[in-house]
Amino acid sequence: MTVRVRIAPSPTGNLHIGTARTAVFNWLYAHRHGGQFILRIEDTDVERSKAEYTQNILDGLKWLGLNWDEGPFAQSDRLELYRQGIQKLLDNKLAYRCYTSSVELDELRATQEARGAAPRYDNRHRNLTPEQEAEFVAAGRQPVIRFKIDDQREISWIDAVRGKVSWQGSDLGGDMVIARAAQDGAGQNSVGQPLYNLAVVIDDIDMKITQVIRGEDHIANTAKQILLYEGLGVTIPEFSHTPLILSPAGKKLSKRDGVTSIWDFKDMGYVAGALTNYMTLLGWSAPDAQEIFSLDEAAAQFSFDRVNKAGAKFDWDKLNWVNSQYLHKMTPEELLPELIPFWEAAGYKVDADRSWLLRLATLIGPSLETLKGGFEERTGLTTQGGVEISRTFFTANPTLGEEATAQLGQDGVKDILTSLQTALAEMSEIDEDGAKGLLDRVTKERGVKKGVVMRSLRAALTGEVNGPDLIQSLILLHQRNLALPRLQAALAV
RNA sequence: GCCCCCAUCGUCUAGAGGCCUAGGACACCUCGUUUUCACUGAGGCAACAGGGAUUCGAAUUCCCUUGGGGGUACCA
Repeated sequence: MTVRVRIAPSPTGNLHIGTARTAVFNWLYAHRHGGQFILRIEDTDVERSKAEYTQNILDGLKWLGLNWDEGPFAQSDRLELYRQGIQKLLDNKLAYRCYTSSVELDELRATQEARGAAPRYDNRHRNLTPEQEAEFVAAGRQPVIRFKIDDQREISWIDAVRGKVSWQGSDLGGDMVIARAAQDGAGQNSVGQPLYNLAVVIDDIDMKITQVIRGEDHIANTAKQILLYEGLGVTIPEFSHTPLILSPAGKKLSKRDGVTSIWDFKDMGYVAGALTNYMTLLGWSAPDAQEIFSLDEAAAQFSFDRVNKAGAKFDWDKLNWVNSQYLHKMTPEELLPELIPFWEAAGYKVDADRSWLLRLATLIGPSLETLKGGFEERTGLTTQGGVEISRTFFTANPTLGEEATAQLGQDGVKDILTSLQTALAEMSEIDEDGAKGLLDRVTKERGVKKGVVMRSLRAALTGEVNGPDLIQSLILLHQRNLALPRLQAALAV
């Protein structure tokens, strides 16, 4: 039987890191087994679902390289299918109409809570007589459809990551609602919007899903869904409940944690490959302990028996390291197009010719942790990034840092800079040998240590005492006619 | 509250009874390299939650305790 898996996000927000990670595991499993990866949009909650989020999720999955084989299917296009399923359950007396009002339900829960008992529906309308039903209808009540759950029933399944998981029917909260109340004025036999558990099961059956791979937060739903599979008389798929990604504080990652949308990560300068790589590492490990791998490489070795059971805390340090590995591995030609949007977003005028830009990418590439860098308020971390490191190459006049000012103020430094300026003024172009020669000449001429010359030059050119290779920096700056003005400006201090 | 799940260095993890004086990675520290920072190389620090039981032998099996997470909707 061919493997068929699915990712089923609900479009109630931008693509979330948790959803993306579930998508990664599904993708890996599908590709490991030469199966199909299906995308289904679960938009049965019309209140919260928005088309823009659907688009956002599609774009995000594409950006991450998590291409799907079928879909996207929208549950809102499949309502008739769910209606048929509900009808079948009704016909087989496995489901019934429940007229309990929300006020009555609230009261019920309040009493249960007061008793210290678990809130649950008491199945009060499970066996209504036709007369009782007629009374509720006459009173204008719109029923929900509830699926019968046998309290005595023990539900268990073999989970691909957890082994045997069992659930008692009585812990499922009573007969479950599978369809909302129909709109007022709808016919007596109409049913309202289907609810999550019903729609999922109907779809997974219809789409011939062979393994359901989803987050651990769905375990309780699985018990309910197994009952629905049985009620519908079909084969139950295999389930794999993956550990959750926890916030650094150890809680389920929520919107409150600031950075949860995949786009937040993109904006901060993380690349897609690093993100999927890191998400894979959060819960799975390769047999050979390899940590940097492409999706394809991971897929070749992926299996659920190497997926951890415990939740994994999200760690920015490790993500930064993984991202840096990807950035360092990229050629300047690959890196440049990634860098340009960030430079432009930072307001840099990216009008230099391509060879100059490539040279800059070559220079800063090995230092990069992210494409952006600097202090991120959302994470509280500072990273070495492309915007930060290359700032001095794009801004007209660097502001002198404290240490740079101190360096420039030292005895003899002005003389050194004057010599450098004079010599450089006669060189319209400068290459590596030329730059080295220049520094050697000035060092000899001034009778100082080379380090002093270099530190002074760096301070004058960049306003900093630290930074990427000085020779290369000088060459790049001089090509853009920025070196001489900066020496001039430094002399004027 | 109730139900379910989980538990190895600060973090992600390897480990499926003897190969474990517990391995790797990130972070951190030291040294080398570098004018500097970063990269990179070498080294270091650092954990089997606690208690019972089984066994010749337990990080690995079982039980209890503790701790953590998830769930408990006419959300998904």
